Amino acid sequence: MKLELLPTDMSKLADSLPSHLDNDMILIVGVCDSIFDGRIKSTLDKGDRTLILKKDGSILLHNATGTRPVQWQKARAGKINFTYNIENSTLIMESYRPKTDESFFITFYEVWFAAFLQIKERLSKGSQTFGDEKDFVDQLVLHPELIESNLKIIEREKEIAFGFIDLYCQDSNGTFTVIEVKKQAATLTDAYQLHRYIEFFQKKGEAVRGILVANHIPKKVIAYLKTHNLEHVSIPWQEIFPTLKRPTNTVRTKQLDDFLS
Amino acid sequence: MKLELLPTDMSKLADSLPSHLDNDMILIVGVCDSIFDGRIKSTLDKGDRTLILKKDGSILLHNATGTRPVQWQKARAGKINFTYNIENSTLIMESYRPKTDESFFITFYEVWFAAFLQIKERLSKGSQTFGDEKDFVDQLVLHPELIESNLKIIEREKEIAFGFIDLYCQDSNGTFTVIEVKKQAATLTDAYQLHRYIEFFQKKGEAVRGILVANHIPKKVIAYLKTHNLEHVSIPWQEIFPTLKRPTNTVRTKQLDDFLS
DNA sequence: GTATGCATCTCGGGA
DNA sequence: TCCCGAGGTGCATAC
Repeated sequence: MKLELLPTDMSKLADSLPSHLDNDMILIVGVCDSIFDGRIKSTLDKGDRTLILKKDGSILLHNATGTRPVQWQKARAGKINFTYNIENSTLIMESYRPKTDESFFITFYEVWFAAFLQIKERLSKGSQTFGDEKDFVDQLVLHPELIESNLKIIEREKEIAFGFIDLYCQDSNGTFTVIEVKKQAATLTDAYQLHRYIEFFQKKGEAVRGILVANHIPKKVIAYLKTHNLEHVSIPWQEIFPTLKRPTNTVRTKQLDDFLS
Repeated sequence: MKLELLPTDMSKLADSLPSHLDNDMILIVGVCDSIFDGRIKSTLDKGDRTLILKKDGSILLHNATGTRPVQWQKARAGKINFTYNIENSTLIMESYRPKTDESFFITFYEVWFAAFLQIKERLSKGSQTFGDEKDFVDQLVLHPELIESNLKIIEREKEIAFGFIDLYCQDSNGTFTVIEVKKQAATLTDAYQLHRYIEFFQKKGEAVRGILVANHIPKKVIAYLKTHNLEHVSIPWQEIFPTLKRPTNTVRTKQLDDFLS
């Protein structure tokens, strides 16, 4: 990695931008206002913010709070028209994407810090995750008794006319059973989805059971399921993927293997 | 705004952390790996990244690309246990949230830049948006002929047993019509939702039409609607909220009033 | 606090 | 490229 501090003097900063714009990452901290005009029109009054221009064309403007940028422009295939100008001692930047007709104007009135970061791509590759919905369903396939006893799983991701059934099963009586799995809390939408699947079989004259499996199922969802003769089973993912005991001090003793073993 | 550069020497940086942690925003750029253990388990190999610790407790770890942080921890009500340690010339930080039992370990092997930002909250307030779904429906209420001629809107956000109907109308024949509006492209889920509303009236023995209004409606969604005797109208939001003509140079001439007038 | 639904959702996978 | 669905969705808002 290489880091180069850029001048906070507006004109000098503008002069140094061209050599850095298409390369890596630019960080600017200062006072700005901004306008985004595209999928939505959004304006921000003058305020203290952090601007990140990434090498893929992502532009993030962050407030002092919040996980999401307060305004942003995504990296997209195609041309990026990035222009800038100094006017009345302000740095005016515009990023325009012809393909989506989205423009992002940012005007800096003060710059407190600016830096250019040359980042080695090779070092940003390895990552692993464990515990998403696919892993959740994996566990249910291994242990269908978590849903109910003597459940036999026939097919996973069974395609029907509209959509895919998470788990297509047969219960202890031999009745075919459609199971929709959500790792998160269930919503009415999830119940609708299950209903649609059941309907598909009903139209063919086949009687099937429908079970919604989720971490948590709110009352209204349960009410909907009941009025449509659908069932539900709550299986908290926390029981299937418990968090590891943390070490008593801050020393990080847990490594990748601990998580994936 | 006040900006203070912090030492990149690991031990000195660690020494200066306590006085800054609970105040404002900390920026650290360097080489790190990390582990998140909570709703999902996620690991990142050593790489060049940018870490932002915000004053509300949000922690963002950004890669060189992408709009979203590669790993993060949201601001949440309740206690944040933030601890750190120097070990073998690495800076190890842990943020643990007892309420959600989520831990975020970050280990910095090199620090290229670190800064502490004292941000004035008062300056980050004013913002306005225009052109979201609510504004979209507003326009449809003003101009129902965009959907079809002689459509009379009876009620907006009409509550039924499960959910709210965007627009409850009566067509030129006096037939009651349920309209579900999406500013974005429609999905099968939206069609399910409309179908549910229609079903509600059918069960009461009332014949109603159902129309899905959206920016764009993919073929599969249209197919679903057709097989269930539902209708659709495509109304691109771009026609209702056109982007402004941009100035020919980079000078920002457009101000708030231009957007909201 | 929980529940509900929109979002400039973002992101990845598949056809 | 478009389509589709999951997400550690984030976030505001209503209850």
